[in-house]
Amino acid sequence: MLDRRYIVEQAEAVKTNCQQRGVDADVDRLVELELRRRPLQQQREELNRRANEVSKSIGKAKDQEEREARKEEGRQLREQAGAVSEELQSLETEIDQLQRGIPNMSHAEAPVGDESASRELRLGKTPVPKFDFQPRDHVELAEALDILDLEGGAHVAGHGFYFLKNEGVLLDLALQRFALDVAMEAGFAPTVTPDLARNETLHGVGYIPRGPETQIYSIADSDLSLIATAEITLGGLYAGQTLESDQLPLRVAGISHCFRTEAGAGGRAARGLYRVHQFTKVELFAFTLPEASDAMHDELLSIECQIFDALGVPYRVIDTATGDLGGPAYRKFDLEAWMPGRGERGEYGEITSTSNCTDYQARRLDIRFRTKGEKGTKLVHTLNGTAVAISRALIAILENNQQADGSVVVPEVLRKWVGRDVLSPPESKPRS
RNA sequence: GGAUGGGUGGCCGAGUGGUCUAAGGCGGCAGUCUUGAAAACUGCUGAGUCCGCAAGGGCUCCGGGGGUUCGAAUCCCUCCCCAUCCGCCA
Repeated sequence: MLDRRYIVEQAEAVKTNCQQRGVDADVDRLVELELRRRPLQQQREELNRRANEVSKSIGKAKDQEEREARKEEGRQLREQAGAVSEELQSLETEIDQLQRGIPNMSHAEAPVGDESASRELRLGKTPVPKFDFQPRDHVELAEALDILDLEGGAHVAGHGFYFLKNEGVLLDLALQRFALDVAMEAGFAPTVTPDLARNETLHGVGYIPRGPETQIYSIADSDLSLIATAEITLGGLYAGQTLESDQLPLRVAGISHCFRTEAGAGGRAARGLYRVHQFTKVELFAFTLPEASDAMHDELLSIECQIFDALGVPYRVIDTATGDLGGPAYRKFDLEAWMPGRGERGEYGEITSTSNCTDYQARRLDIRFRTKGEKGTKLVHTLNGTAVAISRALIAILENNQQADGSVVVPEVLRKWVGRDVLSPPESKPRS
């Protein structure tokens, strides 16, 4: 969330920002409540101060009579302080709710407007393939290759679940391993994170575990939820901590399963692996000094580009428009891969996303840093980015690397783990 | 899952109702001594937040939340976490 003082002092800028992001937030109301809250807080502190004084004097009281009189005085002061506290508490609750609804400020260069204003920054190294045949979509390809079983997934868990089979599994593991190698090379510490987290942690990172719009599966009779991304566990891991400035930047790569209800995705629910309830993802996460987050954001983006250039996937880089930014993001770059089987004649589809959340997440998670020789602490900046989300990467690889006979060329960097250069439909496989 | 013992500042650790303004140690910073360093000695050394131009002062914080009391690190309830033992188990 944003700093409360900042909201009060820069109310106009905050309002403009909300407008540009298409967020309906009552900034005026928040400012009004906050300005009402402050004097009350001072009032309570003054009452506490006097009560503390009285309490201390009781220990030193001369006689029983004086003791009793001071006790009564203390009782009354505490009672008054209690009453002020209650008023304060109800204001606090409302302010907090309003504050949570206000998105992060936006980067000066982020394009302003709705989704259509998003700007294409550049293209990846791999050109969009030209086929002299009618390209198939990934569902058709994968089922013919016998590497994906959507029906099986639906059979045991419902629509949106799937089995990966045979080389599909090898591709999955190869993608994880390849992305992890690139991340480690760039200094990211590899982790496998829990796939569940406390609801408190979800809130800290900015996810809402329950409610009609939620993307989150929650576990009945517990305060746990299935995570939608390792961003949740990686951010939560450092919640409440104060890091040393010379530890920063801190780079962590987390492998996890990701679970999404896709509630409200309704009609947009795409075919095959595009919008699924569970997938595996290697996520990059970084904690930086405030002045270093823009550079780290570029670094995350360049790692994503490096990965998909190496995989031979054609993509474009999108500088996401303000209206399409998630609440915590200050700026967001997406990689959209060319998917020849998507839509009528192929379409771009999002495969990675990297956000600079500045201090917005850190404030709620209370992740700070201290600099040697300086007093006090400051909030770190947090950033996240997709190294590889397996299901969508599979779509891009299968559809771009397909050949006329329905076979698929395995990206060179994955071959050592997949164990073959080309995947062919079983019918045309030579019998062994 | 059951039993027991724990959770205190950057770290270790004392503290079982009132100078806790949290002992002591380690670490860190500054100084003295020294050609320099080390050692020794001396002093300083938490965070958040509010008021204030500042100097300074207040409030809150001893795992989280709630309670008892004029007063809680200390007593009570509850949750979380850690350790050990038992049970179960890949």
